[in-house]
Formats: sequence, structure tokens, C-alpha cells
Amino acid sequence: MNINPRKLSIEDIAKKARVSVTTVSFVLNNNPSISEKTRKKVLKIIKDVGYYPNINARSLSSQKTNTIAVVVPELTHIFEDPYFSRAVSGVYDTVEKASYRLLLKKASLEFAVNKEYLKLFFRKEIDGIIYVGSTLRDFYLGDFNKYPFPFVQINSFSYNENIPYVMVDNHKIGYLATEYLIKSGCKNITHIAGSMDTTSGIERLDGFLEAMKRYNISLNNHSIIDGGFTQADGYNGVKRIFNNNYKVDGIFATNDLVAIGCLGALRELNIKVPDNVSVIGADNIEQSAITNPPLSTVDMPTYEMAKRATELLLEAIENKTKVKSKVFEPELVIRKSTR
Amino acid sequence: MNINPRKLSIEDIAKKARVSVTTVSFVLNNNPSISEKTRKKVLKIIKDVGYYPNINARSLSSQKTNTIAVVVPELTHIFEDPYFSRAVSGVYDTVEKASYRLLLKKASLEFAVNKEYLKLFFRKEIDGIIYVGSTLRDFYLGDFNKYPFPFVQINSFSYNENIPYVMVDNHKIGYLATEYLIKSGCKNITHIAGSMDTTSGIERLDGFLEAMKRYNISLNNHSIIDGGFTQADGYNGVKRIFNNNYKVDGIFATNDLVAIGCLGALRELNIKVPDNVSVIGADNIEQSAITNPPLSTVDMPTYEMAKRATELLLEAIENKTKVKSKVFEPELVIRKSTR
DNA sequence: TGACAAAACTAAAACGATTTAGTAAAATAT
DNA sequence: ATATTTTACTAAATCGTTTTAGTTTTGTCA
Repeated sequence: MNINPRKLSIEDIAKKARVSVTTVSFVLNNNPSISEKTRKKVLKIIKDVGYYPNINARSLSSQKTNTIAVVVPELTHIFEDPYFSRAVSGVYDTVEKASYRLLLKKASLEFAVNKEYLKLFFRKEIDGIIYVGSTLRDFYLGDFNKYPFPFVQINSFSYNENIPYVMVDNHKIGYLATEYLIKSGCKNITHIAGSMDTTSGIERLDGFLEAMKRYNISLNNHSIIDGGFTQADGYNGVKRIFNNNYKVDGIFATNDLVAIGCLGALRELNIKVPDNVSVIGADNIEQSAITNPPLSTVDMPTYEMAKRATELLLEAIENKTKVKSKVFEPELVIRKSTR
Repeated sequence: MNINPRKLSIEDIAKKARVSVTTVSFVLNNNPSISEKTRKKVLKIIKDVGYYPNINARSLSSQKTNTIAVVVPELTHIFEDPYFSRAVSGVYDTVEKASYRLLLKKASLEFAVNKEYLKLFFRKEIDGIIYVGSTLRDFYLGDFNKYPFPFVQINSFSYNENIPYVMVDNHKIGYLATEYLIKSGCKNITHIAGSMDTTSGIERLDGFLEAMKRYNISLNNHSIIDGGFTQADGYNGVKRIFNNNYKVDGIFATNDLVAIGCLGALRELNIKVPDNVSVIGADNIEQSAITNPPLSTVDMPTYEMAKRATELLLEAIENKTKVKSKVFEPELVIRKSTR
């Protein structure tokens, strides 16, 4: 880096190398119609003077940004839920490997209402969107029918065939967790549900209901507790249950964070887990292995899913095809919070 | 949005409005030398046809990207530490308000060694960098002396005057926490330290040492326990202390996550907090208010700091000046984990 | 040796904005 | 009514690439 790299353009390189601008561009883009000799010469000069191509000129000319946006829900705590953390990580690593850049976007209400996600395409800011999250989903549906921009949602499902997704079988998560509680002897099972405007919240509840039905367990007024996806939701849910003296010996929490909240409340109430109450979560976040007692849960390959989603998106971008959807299978992980 | 916005350029608008391209550009950029009448006319057409300016052409022409990169440490758990979560949040909100975009980057070893952060500037990808984190700091120093690109580090300090920062007084954090333990009657205080290649780790330890000296408490072989910044570090630290039967009645953990790890281990060991051992952390993450018992800690305004850092960076970018550094004051928050 | 194909290279247009330097039109002063 | 200033507008250069449609050079073979 002898010279200030900021001042150099492809033309400077061309002059120094006594070749055309086209040739330099071809070298830069590995176009095969360049002799080894010229390639070496140009490459040497590029390195010697410290030249770096201007990415904006490149994008303008090639109509390709090599950038994707990862949009995450607006929750303040978004990054505090390890689920999102892993997902974003998976997206990041995959994007980086493919030499793409990652723009971070929050799906605020305003973002959706003003159709900012579409404008990102119109303004040529990005080549595709990865939507990690669950809320606001419906804002996207119609638009992506009309404008077939590359788009994948992770763990958010729509009955609209045109909206591709990569997700885990959330119904099965609910079913597996509930079935395990039943089979391990729980008689009075409660589900602390997630938000009902999210796919995972709805589907996990559905799975819960199916298992209950399958094993002929009738529901009562406290079989389902409204909740959300935070530790506080679990904590409050348990407090609600036992403040009302509901009879409960098994809790399926919509996710691990909620389950951890349950564990905290149960400890405060001096209720033994799993002796008095079994608790099972879902997501298998890292923390759940080191709770007290270690949490039983349903694993889903979040990182893998994010990776796959990103690969599918990049594939669709490069081949100008439609993204193919994919469903991953969940798996029981039994630790010490269940009998 | 009648017409596919992707096909429109500023020239199309100019033609439709029967004005020059310059005029349209002026309207777009609020140049005052346009009559209200023309402005309205152009704006209407822009809206009617659904035109959006091409951001790459704009950046190429104006030599301004309106993009900053937020670079975070390579830790897999980056997003799981609420500290980073809040910091990134502060950066995001500020950037968005200023109509800038946020590029997410991980400070991997490779990122530093290959000087990717410099290349971001050379390739005209960004206007500035916000460095949230603590490690790898030294890789940057020399470079930003030579290339005075806009750059701020949050909570990472360097004796090199040319490297601007926004940080909390970490020394004071260590001092305040330790002094409180001493004053509240602890006789055998241990510090579970953070990584010694981070500013906060070093400075908090320094503050701890100063307080101990000031109050004439001599150190022993377990006054300082090597650690890191995760819950596991706190857990292991406490186990180490009590497996070795060290006499300890007060723990200053380098941050709340570590302190929470301590709480977990202490509970397992049936050691009462704060009756037998006081625990104090630092950072005041949200979770620390709902631990059992609620954690005493030292608050620092992470979100505010990130916001300020970003404002300073943007200011420096727009005025082509140097970033001014700023130090924030920490504050004790006493809850129930200390006597 | 000359004809032809393949390989290596290039000129110029295109991508879509901003901005400088200047012209035309309108408003004000004389 | 004319000169002058101010306001409103525009032509053309520029930013730094990619890419198309050639042209030139080299190599192959009868």
C-alpha cells in the first residue's frame, strides 16, 4: 500500500499496465480470455499500488449489489433471545462465505407499513432478504407475489405458496413435547403458549392440542396459559397457575426462555422440578443445558436452518430462480427437568 | 406504484415532467433553487410512477455511501450478552434516524489480519466504523493513524490519542463495586476478573486493586480469579473458590453475566446470598433485576453511550472533522445480592 | 505461404445519479 | 424602458465500473 488507495481507479491501473480498462476489469473478474502473462502483470500492479475496486461503480454497472438484508423483529430484546442470535449467526457466516454483505434491518411497524423492504429493492440496495422472525409476516405476502424479489423467511410459514420459507416442524415440536410429558406420567398438563400472531406460537399450540386429543386428555380452563416468548412470560405463567391453585404436574413452555422463567418461579414457590412438576421447553438454547435442573427441551437446528435459508436465497439470486422451501425435523432432548 | 419502479431512472422523470435531469436531482436533494411549482410537479410524478433513486449511482457520484459498519467481536455468543445487544440497538436506532444504513461485521481474526476494515473504506462501502467490543483493538491503532477514516470505539480505550472512543469509566466501576463490598462489611473479597486483553477487564481489575489498597486490605492467592465474560466463567470461578475452601464473603464479578453464573453455583453449593456471600456485578443488564436474589451491580448507560458514539461518528463524517472522545460515569445499583 | 480459427485484447456505450458553470426568465431598481 | 440583480432552470462532465461487439494477434493446417 504505497499510494493512497482511495485515489486509484481502474483506469490508473490500465495505464500503468499499458493495457485497456477492459483488460483490467477482465482480470478482476477472472474472465478467461486473458493470457497468464497479462494477468500476472496486472495483478502485480494492483497489489503494488494497493488498488481496490469501487463497489458502487461495480453495483451500478452490474446491477448486482452482493448485499442481502437480514430483517429481525422489532422486539427490544431481539438479540437477547439466543434463538435469534443463532439464526443471525448462521445467516452471517453463510453470507460472508459467499462474499456477500449483510445489511441489518429491524422490522418495525413503520418499516412494514412504508414498505421499506420493497424500497430496498427498488433503490437497488440489496439482492435479497432473509426474514428472521415471526411477527409482521402478513405485511409481506401480497407484495412478494407482485414483485418476485428474492426472499426467504426463517421459521415463519404462510399458506401463500409464493412465500418461500425454511422452518422447523413446529407442530411436531408441540406434539413431541406434550407426548413426552404424557408418557412420563404427567396427568395435569399445561401449555404456556407463545404469541398467537406468530407461526411458532400457533403451531406449537396446535401440536400440543393434537397430542392431548390423541391421548384422550380433556382440556380445562388452565390447560392453556397465554404467554409470549420471554423469561418473564414463563415466570408470570407459573405464578398465575399456582396463585390460582390450579392442579398442574407438567408444563410445556413454548420455548426455553419461557421454560427458564418457569423454573425460576417454581423455585421461588419451593415446588420441586421434576418431582412435583415436569417442565419441558423448546429450541434447545445453550443456556438450557446449564439451568438447575438442566432443561428438557425439543431441539431444532436453528443455525443449520439459517444457513440453509441463506444458501437457498443466494442460489435463487444467482440463478434468478424461485427459492425452494424446506422443513426441518425437531428432536426431543431429555435432561433433568422432566420425569 | 403503477409502473414497475425498477425500470425508472431520473431521466424518465425528467422527460415526463418536461424538465432537466438536474432539476429532478435538485428536487430530490431539496436544493432551494427550485420553484415551488416545479417541485410539486416533479414530486407528483415521482410518486405517481413510483420512482426510487438508485443508491449505487448516488454513492458513486456523491462519493458518499450513507452507510456505516458496526463491527462486533467474533464471540459466537455475541448477541447473547445483553451488553452487546443494547449497544448494537443504540447504534441501530441512531443510524436509522440519520437515514444511514448499517452493515454488520464480525471482527474475526481474519477480518483484522487482512485489514478488511480498511478495505471497506477503500472500496467505498462505508463512511465510518463503529467498533463495539473489546478484543482485537490493537490491530486498528496504526492504521487509523495513517488513514484518518471516521472511526469510534465503544468501551475500548487506547492510549493512542488518535483513536477516538466513547466509554464508561471502567476503573471507577471496579472501585465503586469493591468499595461497596468493603463498606458493607465484607472481609474476604474476591474479584472474578474479565479477559486481560480487554479494556474493561483490565480497568475493572485496576479499580478493584485501588479500592483494596485504599482500604488497606492485603491481597492473597485467591483475591483475583481468572475469568472471562460469560455465565460459565462465574459458575466455574465460584466452584473453584469453594472447592479449594478459600474463605470468601464477597465477590465482585467483572460483569452481570459472570455474577449470574456465580449465583447459580452458590445456590448449588447451598451458600446463601447475601447472608454468607455478597455478590456484585457490573453492566446492569436487564436480567440482573430478576435474578434470585436480584443482583446488585454498577450501571453504565450502554444504550446512551452507543447512541452518543454513533452521533459523534456521524458528525465527524458530515463535517469531515475528527471524532471527539467521551467518558461516561458509572453508578452503583444496590439490590438484594449484597448486604 | 495463405486461409482460417482461436486466443487475446480493446473502444465505446451503458449503468444512474450529482454537480459545476452557465443561461434564461423574472423581479427589482434606476 | 433599460440595466441590474435574483431566481429558476439546464447542458454536460463526472463518478468507476461492466459488457458488447468488435479488432488484432497468434496458432494451426493444407
